[in-house]
Amino acid sequence: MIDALRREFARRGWEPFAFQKATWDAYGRGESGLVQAQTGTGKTLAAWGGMLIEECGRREAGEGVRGKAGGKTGIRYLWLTPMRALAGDTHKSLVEAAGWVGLGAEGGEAFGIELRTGDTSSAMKVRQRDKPPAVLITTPESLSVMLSYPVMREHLAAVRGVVVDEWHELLGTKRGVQTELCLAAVRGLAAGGAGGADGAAMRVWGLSATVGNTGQALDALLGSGPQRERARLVTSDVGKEYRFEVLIPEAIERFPWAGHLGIRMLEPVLARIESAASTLVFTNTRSQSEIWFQSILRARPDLIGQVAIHHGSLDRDVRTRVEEMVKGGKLRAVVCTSSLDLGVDFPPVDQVIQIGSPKGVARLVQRAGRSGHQPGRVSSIVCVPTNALELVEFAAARDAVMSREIETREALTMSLDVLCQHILTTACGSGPEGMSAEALRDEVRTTHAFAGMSDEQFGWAMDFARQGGQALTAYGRFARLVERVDEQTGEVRYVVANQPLVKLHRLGIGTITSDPAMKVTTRGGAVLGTIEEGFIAKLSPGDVFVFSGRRLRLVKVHQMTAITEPALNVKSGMVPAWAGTRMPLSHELAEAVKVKLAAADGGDFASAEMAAVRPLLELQQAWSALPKPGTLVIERLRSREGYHAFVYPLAGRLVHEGLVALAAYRIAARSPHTFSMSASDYGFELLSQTPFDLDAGAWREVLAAERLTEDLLGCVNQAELARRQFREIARIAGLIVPSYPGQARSARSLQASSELFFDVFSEFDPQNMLLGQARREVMERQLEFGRMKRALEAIGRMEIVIKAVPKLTPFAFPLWVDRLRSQLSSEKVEDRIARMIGHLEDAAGTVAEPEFADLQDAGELPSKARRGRRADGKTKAKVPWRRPRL
DNA sequence: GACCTGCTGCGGTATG
Repeated sequence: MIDALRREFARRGWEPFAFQKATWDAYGRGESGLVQAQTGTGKTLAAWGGMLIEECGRREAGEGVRGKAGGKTGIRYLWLTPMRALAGDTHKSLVEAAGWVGLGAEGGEAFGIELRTGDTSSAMKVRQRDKPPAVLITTPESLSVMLSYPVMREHLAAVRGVVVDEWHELLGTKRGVQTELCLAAVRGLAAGGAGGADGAAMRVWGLSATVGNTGQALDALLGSGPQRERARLVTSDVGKEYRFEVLIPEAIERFPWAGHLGIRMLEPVLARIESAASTLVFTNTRSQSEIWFQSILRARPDLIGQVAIHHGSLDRDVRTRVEEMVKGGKLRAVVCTSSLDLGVDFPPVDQVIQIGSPKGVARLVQRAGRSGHQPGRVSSIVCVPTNALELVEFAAARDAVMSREIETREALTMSLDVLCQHILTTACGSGPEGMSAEALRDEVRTTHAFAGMSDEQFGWAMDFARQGGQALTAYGRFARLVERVDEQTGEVRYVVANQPLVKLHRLGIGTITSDPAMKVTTRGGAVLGTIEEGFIAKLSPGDVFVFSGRRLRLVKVHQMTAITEPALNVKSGMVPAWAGTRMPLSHELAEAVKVKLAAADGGDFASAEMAAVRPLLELQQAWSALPKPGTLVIERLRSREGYHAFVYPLAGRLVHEGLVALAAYRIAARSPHTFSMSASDYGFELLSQTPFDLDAGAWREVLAAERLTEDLLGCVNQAELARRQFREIARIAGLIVPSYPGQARSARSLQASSELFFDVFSEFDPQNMLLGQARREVMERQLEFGRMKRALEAIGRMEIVIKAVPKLTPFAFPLWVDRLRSQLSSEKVEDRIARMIGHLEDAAGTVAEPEFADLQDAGELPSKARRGRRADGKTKAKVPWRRPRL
């Protein structure tokens, strides 16, 4: 290690950790790799330390600081981060560290460390074009935009080191795929540029939190080739200690069996907030954060001004202000969503509170890490259950953290929409010289995402980029690439048809798509944030709703903007609902829950949480049985509503949504039934007006893994799902004209055009590979097909236990509530509650269990009873398969 | 006896 750095470390009393030194050494040897470490253990230092050491070495060897590697000026180091805010923070610490080792300035020429994100001014971008910095901190999207400029490609040829921060955040997303493609491009440029000429091949280092599949993380980061073979995995040796505390509800007997809001726990949470100087309160949803924020201030008006709210729909200025206040230690508490999972380099907050299930082990660790965000400090988190079963989830999550059962992040492959975008980006960046399709194909194939790409697939993507594929050939707008034959070599190269297309393409670079939302402003025009169009559409002027921690009255809607004024002296307001995906319980956490339940089944209630839920679990045991590994519990219940079956595979909500449709379909194929359905993270419910009696053998057939694909296609409206999924694909692949920044575009128009493309392709170009991709994405993302298949295979090996139960069991109750909620969602809340209680009394009181069992054994129900069930007019319409998005 | 939810992230241009 160079002296200046060593001195600086000594002055601060730091001794570099072994993993940091290992990274520096590997970096010095020209190797690539992945640094895996928990947040707050110094992994960024591991990455930039290597860079700085190398730069100091170069300087000692007499090379200038800026440029001149191999005689060429250019960007020598690239630092990618998934967030603009992180880019800013990284920039600050890098500049500071460069100062430590005397790289601040040299001969009047500063060692350039610069930022480039969407926030970067055009003046700065122009300067970077004319005079590239030595180190550039940027995002994957900005890197992609850079690759669309011929000049910037020249600068990138000097790159010798790339750091990809928070790689786990990108892995498993299309942003990750885009990063892979960009890295392959930079690698290609560097091989022919100064970095290569310099003798040192381009190194790539990923920085990541713990992931369950490091091998794949490395594959995706480095692609194929020599750098992968010599790749290093450096795991932090810094012991990070976690403390998980669970707030146990006082009156557990009265603690709800279902629900996710948790306001009941307000008082103990308030006590915690008051006991610490600064607290982050994580909630799972934006509206939950609004509700909690309101409730906290209502209960403690003295905290007004000291508590803030932060989530993704709030205006960026508002969020930035909140972040600054947290950094300045001016707030007691911030109620937030994942928006503060990472991204802001806080001084460690005193305390982190998690309201409700984190749904995954990694997320819990991530959030805990926001406290004690320094090597050697304990990170602790206070977990607040919102329903009784979450006590089990928290206990299970803690076990999983201790045994390091962390979720895997599967890298995506063959995302053709991203490839189509990348092809055009590359063409833009190739300028008048044009792009060679063969060279690009070979380069793309070095990525993990497209390693298995066939010539046919690439050819199709090229054709699509060139002229919009078969169906759109006639439209000039999609004639985007022009062939240019080199007269001497006869080689075909591709050039972008015209300059406006280049500009338009740059506008659309990126893989993040979001539902267009309506801006919410005050009368004065101050922007508060955005709310989904559908919510505002339900309101009329004068209506009051809660947003951004305020009560607002809708004045009017004008040009995609909801203009509001403060609503004073109003007690209640609707909390906006945003469209979003429901995060399913992760596989890892679900498995840990099963283990906990098995232990409980054996009488082990060792932890405080398990002791607290004991009465509930014992009730479940007494009335039915506890689901656990190796056992599939199915409950039969007859109520006034009809005939219920509750099944508990514990495979996460998405899988259960698929399974319930599948089970209904297969049962109905045996004999006609109409089912109502519901699904949760624990299991699913089928409800029919007519009895459906299945023994263990029959259930085995209904839940067989064989013919899964065929039957699933039979019961799920895949075409419609794919049609919706296509929106994202159409956007990324460049079919939809992007709107200029700041210009809102209504959800309807966006959807209309993507659906139009979908229909046109379906009819005139059925071989269009983007259609196939939409179907595949539906299977993988919305149905979690792989997990569903594994769940069914596991069920095939399980013992099936069928219990006829007298009333809704603790595990059944949440499912029942969920179904009612979805069916009655248009009714007023009060009516709903009244009805539910009515139902509950029925379910619990009037139906005798033996009768049900007897009747089922007899295979038929007396006609009188059947008529009786129907006479109350509660015939349930079949609930169509739905995914509440859009 | 019990019920009011639904994440995050990015991106364009520019002369004198």
